[in-house]
Formats: sequence, C-alpha cells, structure tokens
Amino acid sequence: MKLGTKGRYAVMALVDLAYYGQGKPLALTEIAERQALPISYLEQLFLKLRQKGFVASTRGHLGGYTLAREPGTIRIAEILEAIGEPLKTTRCENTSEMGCLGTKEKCLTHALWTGLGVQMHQYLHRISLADLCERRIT
Amino acid sequence: MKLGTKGRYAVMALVDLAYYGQGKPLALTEIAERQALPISYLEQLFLKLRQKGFVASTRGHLGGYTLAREPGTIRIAEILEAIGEPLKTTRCENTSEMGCLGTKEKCLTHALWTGLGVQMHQYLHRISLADLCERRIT
DNA sequence: AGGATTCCCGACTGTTTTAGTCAAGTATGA
DNA sequence: TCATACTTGACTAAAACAGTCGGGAATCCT
Ligand code: FES
Ligand code: FES
Repeated sequence: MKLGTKGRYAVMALVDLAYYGQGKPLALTEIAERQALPISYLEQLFLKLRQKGFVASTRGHLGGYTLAREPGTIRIAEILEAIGEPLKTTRCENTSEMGCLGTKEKCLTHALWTGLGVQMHQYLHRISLADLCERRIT
Repeated sequence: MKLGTKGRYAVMALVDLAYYGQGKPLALTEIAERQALPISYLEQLFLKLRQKGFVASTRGHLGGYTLAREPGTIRIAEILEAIGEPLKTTRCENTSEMGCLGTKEKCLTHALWTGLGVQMHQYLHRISLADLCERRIT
C-alpha cells in the first residue's frame, strides 16, 4: 500500500503549474527543475494530462503548459485516475459479480477493502489543486 | 496505490481463524484451503503474527493456531503493521526533518499525503476482527 | 531562412518488489 | 514410531516500477 511516482509526480507538477504559472505557459524544464523531477518522465505524464483536458500546450519558443481548468475545480482524485494510478484495494473486480474465489459470495473482508477505497477516494475528491496552493489542508 | 497480498492474506486468515476457530486450534492447511491461499506463504505470515503476539501455536498432531487476543481488540491497522505492509503515502521520511528535496521545507503536497495516510490509518484502526466476523461494516 | 526552443510520442530497459516455492528441521499426539 | 503440524531461512520466476532514449513536429526569435 504505497503511492507510486506517477501519481505523486503528476500532482506535484500540477500544483507547481497552478502555483507559479499565472496564466502564462510554463516550460516543462522549469517545472521539472523546481520540483526535482526527471523531465523525460514528466513528458509522459503531461501527454496524458493534456489528452484528458487538464492542461493545454503551447509549442515552440516560450511555449509550455497552462492549466485548462480552474484550479478550484480540479480534484486530486481526478488527477490520479487520469494518470492511471490504480488506487485498488479489493482483490476482486468490483464490476464483476464474482468474489475472490469462484463463489459469487463476497469474502468476509470485501466490505472492509471497499470501505477503505471509499475513504481514500472521498478524501482525495474533497481536495482541489487550489486547496494545495493555498495550503488549506488540515 | 494498491494493497499487496501480504496484508490481504494476513487479514483473511485471521478473520477465518476468528470465525471458525472457537477456542480450539486450527491447522494452517485448513485455513489455507478454505481461503484458497498458498500454505507455504501463510507460514511466513503466521511466523510474524506469532512473534508479535496475535496468535499462539500448538505443535504436533491436532495442533494449529489460536487467537491470542480477543477479536474485538485486534484492529486491522495493527495486523498490517505487524506483517510489514508499508502503508506509506509520503515520499519523505516523516520522522526526519527533511522534505522531498534537500530543503527542510516540506513540499506543497506533503500535507495532502500525510492527510491521506491519516485517513487510511484511522479507518483501519476503527475496525476490529470482530467487526468483520459479525459483518458490522457500513 | 535558420536555428533554438519546446512539445509530441513510442519503444526500450535496468532495477526493485512481489509473490510465492522449496527444503530441512523440530515438537507433539495417537 | 509414525503421521501431523508448526518453524525457519534461503532461493527464484515473474511482474511492476521508474525512468531513459531517440527521433519528430510545431513555433518563435533574430
Ligand atoms: S475482495 Fe471482493 S470478494 Fe474478496
Ligand atoms: S512528501 Fe514530505 S516533503 Fe514532499
């Protein structure tokens, strides 16, 4: 149960973008340097973030990325999902009508793990990029 | 962010032990078969669980494991910690006075991840083995 | 026009972690 | 004395992770 770098870096970079990029495009190299992240790796992440509509890109000299949505409307949970961070607690696919084992009965621990997943998702959905920028975390 | 088998199997096995083992020792083979878990793997886990005082063992014929504490007093969070399931959300060691990068300032996302960790721990500490056996989960 | 800058995209790879297996030993009860 | 069951450490195949690399395309500055 530990957070991978994909999700972590994506959030760090977007916070940086919301914090330092006031409307104007920020180059990836700048973000990468400030947050001490590998540039080539960030490129992968921003590719997905652009395709999902979180950021917009400007190419060429003085180009870079800008936020495509208001920081207050971007929830952390959305970012993690967009980037492909699993956030998976149960062993069974909750979509399917099958438990851990073949039986269609759910195992005794199923409710526990789904509960945990719900807790995590609720927390991460309650917090927006703007909350992070303004340090509005409990 | 996904749960490994170590923690999952440990909880499953202990729930089984609390549910089916009424005072009398349960053999590992029995638990393993009922929960569809690899026996040799469970042995590793129960070694730790015994050393940490969660279960007691009886050797020889008709031997097995019994719960060493009341099911109502065993919190899920304790089990995961005992078994070595990381449950790590921040990148920095929260013990040390060092952030993600060299600076002793904490990064903007630090509060977020610690908050997430607290949420998870609180939830898992709120629930006991007895709660699972009696299906008292929301 | 030409070069510098920056985004775009897919393929590839070394390392680490996971999820176990295997083998040999010890204690106990029938 | 034999079968059962716990005890313990070493070992390993496979998957996930974390990141690199290389080439390409758009855009702006001089
Ligand atoms: S985790 Fe869903 S049935 Fe066991
Ligand atoms: S996670 Fe602790 S400082 Fe960034």
